Amino acid sequence: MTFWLFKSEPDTWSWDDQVAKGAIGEEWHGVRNYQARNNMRAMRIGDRGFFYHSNVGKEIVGVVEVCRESQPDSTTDDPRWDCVYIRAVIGLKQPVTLETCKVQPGLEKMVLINNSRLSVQPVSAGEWQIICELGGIAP
DNA sequence: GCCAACGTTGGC
DNA sequence: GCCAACGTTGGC
Repeated sequence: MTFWLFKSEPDTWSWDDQVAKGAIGEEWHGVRNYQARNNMRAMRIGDRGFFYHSNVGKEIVGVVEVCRESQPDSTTDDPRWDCVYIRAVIGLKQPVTLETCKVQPGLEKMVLINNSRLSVQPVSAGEWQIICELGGIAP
């Protein structure tokens, strides 16, 4: 299993919106960046990811699961872009802020900190563990 | 609201 | 294939 992190501006699509979609999940459309797209193409059903609120909150708020592998993005005719579907699994008991990640030992190499503009990014198993602990949930 | 960092586009 | 111009992201 590989771990990921999905960024979303809560004003556009929030964790609550994601939770409201339930087990059906939602198409993670709108990504127009090759690196982010390639990350989605590497995802397999059952992979887990963090759900991060950018701009507003700047914190990891929940865990999602990939429930459909990458396929053409319904919001464009451009064949270059495709995306996965994700569904909410569980909310963090305690959101983990960007600020916390920056000072937390073991998270120095997080993509979130070093390449803040990448909207879909990989998370290492070690990082996953640490953030779940900070968030008060089982890994 | 500003601006730095970064990615993409398109002319040459 | 280079690079300047431009647009976007996202932290501050």
